[in-house]
Amino acid sequence: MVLHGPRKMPIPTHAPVRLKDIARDLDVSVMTVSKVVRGCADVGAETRKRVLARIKELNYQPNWIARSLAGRRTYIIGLVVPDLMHSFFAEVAKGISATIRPYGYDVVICNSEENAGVESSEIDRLLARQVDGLILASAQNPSSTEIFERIEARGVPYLMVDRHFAGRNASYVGADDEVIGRLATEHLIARGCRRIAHIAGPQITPGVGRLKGYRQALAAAGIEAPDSFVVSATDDASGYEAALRLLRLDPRPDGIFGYNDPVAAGAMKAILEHGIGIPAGIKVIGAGNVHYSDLLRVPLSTVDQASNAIGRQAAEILIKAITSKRKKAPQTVLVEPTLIARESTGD
Amino acid sequence: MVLHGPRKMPIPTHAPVRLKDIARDLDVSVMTVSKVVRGCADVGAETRKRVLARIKELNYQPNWIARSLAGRRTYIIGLVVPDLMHSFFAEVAKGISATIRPYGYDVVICNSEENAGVESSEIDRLLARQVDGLILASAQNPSSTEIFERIEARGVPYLMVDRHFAGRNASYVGADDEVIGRLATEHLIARGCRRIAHIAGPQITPGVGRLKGYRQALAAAGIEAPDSFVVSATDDASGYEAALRLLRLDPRPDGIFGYNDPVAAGAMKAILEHGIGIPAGIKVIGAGNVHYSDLLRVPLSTVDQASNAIGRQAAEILIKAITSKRKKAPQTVLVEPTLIARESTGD
DNA sequence: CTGAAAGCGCTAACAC
DNA sequence: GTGTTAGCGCTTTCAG
Repeated sequence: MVLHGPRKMPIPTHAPVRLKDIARDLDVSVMTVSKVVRGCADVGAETRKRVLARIKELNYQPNWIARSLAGRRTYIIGLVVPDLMHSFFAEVAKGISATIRPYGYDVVICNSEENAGVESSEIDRLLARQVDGLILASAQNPSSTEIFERIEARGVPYLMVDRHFAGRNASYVGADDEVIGRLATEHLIARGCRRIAHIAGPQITPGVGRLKGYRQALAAAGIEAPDSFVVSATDDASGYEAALRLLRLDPRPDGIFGYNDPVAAGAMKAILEHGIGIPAGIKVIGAGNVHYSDLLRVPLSTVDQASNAIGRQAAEILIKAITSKRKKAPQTVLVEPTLIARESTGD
Repeated sequence: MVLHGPRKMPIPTHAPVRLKDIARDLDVSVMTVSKVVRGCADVGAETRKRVLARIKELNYQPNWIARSLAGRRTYIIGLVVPDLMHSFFAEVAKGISATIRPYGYDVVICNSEENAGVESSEIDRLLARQVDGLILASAQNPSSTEIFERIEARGVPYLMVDRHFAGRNASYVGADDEVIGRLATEHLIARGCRRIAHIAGPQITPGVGRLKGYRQALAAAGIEAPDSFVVSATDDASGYEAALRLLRLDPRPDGIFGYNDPVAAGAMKAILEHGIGIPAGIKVIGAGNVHYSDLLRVPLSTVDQASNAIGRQAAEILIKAITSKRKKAPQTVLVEPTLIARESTGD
């Protein structure tokens, strides 16, 4: 007498197989199948074998949406970056996703376009999707804490990368920007530069820290730099413009430290177009070690900021925060940068 | 008599607000609130106003997991690319996510590391997460159709970008690679090159198409090229090596068309290191117009492949496939490339 | 070791 | 206009 349908079901082609289907086929309860799927120990060896066989046969895939709803964990973490096109963030993203994958997590990446409003709404979406954690390279104004409060109200663990927000009750992973500024500037000094300019970045922690490091290194060496030696830019185009301004100065700088590689590359373009040699006339150094720095007109010296390591560490910390019951105190991890000397600061 | 709890609930700090909470507070049914949230018309103006007010007050955010389970739509589309670090894919990703966002969709990006096995398992994960659609720049072996069959068995709409798979029953959006090959080669010919080499890409459709275009252009111009003039590479490092091989040839090429910009940039590095001038000694052109091409040792001529447009169109087509009931025939969209002449092919 | 009961938070389909 | 009834596919809890 057939109570539960045939034992051998055909391989389905459209509607996904459910636990229920397997349970029915095998005359066991849904619970038992569920336990096998999740690898619980309390299932008889024989039963487990039969279930496993049928699972393979039907190519059963758990429905993560249902699992998430019932289990109140989505195994998704959200990442918000200002610009995926910037290789630094692409690399951080790669480091994060490679690290969390083995834990069963996936990452949803959002672009804020360097806009605080867009960022907030992205975060809200991510929260609505019930992400288990959040990693942010935030474009918020340092003084606005509203969105962070919203995250905290939801009790979702989050962590900042690249940009530090003072006072936020969240961990931070980033490069040691002061060290970057110091390494770069000291290198220029060691190469004989005495009139060292800096193309500073935006008023976010990396920009501020690198500028600070630049000043520290100059002070330590007893070198003075006029205010006009510090200009600012954010990308290759504005780096080009900024360099133009520096070139009009008298005396002209003999060394330029660019906030990041694109800025430095843009500056090099301007310098070369003015018929000034690099490194003969002006030496240039950047930061970030983007992968194409070696292919530029003049291979660009730079300070590597271990983007991938930043991603990996951030992911590691967040996973820990998610899986541990009691919340630990927020921590700050500064990844050590390393100098990479190339032709642009050669002799 | 208090049957339903206090009318004024405190603003909750941890457990997210649910439809149920709002319904209870306002003494209406969950359905009514749900309808208001989704903007259904059949709700009284007065009721709607009260609901809306309470929603704002409590900062209610719909739980998308629950919504997805009940509604059988996740509003998530999956994207699998071989390498996010490659700016082409980053740009495609950006185009896709910008396009689908207004429709309420988010994108989950996965990296296949150019590995078919990794790709398959990523796709399975995405399927398990019940994505509504899939966009693939696939690293599968052209002859293996297994993973595509699995997608089709699930009835999930999918679409290929960048790499075309013959015989697959899916739409395709990509650059017109033959035209890219032709434009680049014709440009070198127009600049006076007669011994034109090609650093070909891998055996996937873009590589194959560009090589074909290269051959077409040469044939059309009545120019012969020995077999040794076609070498292959995949990135800047191997492009450098490939160029080294070309430089040992006699007669030596006077023009080189690189499969993509990184390859061409690597080739330029090799050429310059050999003391040969660009464009005086050898002219070089790439493809892809990566954003730093203009900053290279010699600004690189290239063929732009409209990466962003590829992403946008792909997204557009997929959304249509998802939202339309009856499935339309798969279509092929070839985005027109455009030549960008810079110094590397100058006079 | 196995399973029944009770949801997770929401929406579809239909009554009132 | 509004509310009821039934789930979506899974997990949690706890009884057998």
